[in-house]
Amino acid sequence: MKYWLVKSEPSVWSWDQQVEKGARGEAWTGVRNHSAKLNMMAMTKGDRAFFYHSNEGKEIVGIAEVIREHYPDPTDKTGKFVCVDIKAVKPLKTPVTLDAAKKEPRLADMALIKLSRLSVQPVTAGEWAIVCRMGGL
DNA sequence: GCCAACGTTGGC
DNA sequence: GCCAACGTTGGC
Repeated sequence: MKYWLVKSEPSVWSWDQQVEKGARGEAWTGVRNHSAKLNMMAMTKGDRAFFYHSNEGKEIVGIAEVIREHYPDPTDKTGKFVCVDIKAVKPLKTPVTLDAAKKEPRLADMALIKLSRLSVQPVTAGEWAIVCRMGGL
C-alpha cells in the first residue's frame, strides 16, 4: 500500500463533506498541476491518503482511501487532467497542524513542508506512522 | 527555446 | 491582504 496526502480548502471541499459521502466516496477533481497529476496516476485502489485542510485550519484532519483509480477529470475541458475517487476512512483523534509537523524533526522532509504548493503529494511509510501517532491513532 | 510577465496557491 | 514560490503563457 502507498501513502499520500491531498489538500483541500475547507471552504471548497471539507473533510465533513467527504464524511457525508460515506462509502461511495467522491471524485477528487480540479487538480490542474502536472506533478499532482502524476501522483494521482500512481495511486492504486486501497492506497491511503491524509486529508489536509489548507488556508483554514492548516491541519491534517483525517484519513481517506482511494476507491477508484485515475480516470479523466470530468471538470477538465481540455481532457488533460485526471481525478480519482476517495472515501473518508476515519478522522484523526487530534488534527495534526502544519505547525506541529514543522516542529517534528523527523517530518522535516515531508512534501507538505518542502513543497507547500503541491496539492497531491506522496507520503513515506515512516512519515505516515509518525503523523498517525501525533494524531492519536 | 529562452525568458519576462502574469496568474495562482497557500502560509503568514 | 501581502508576498514568496512556482507554474504557465506568449513574444521574440
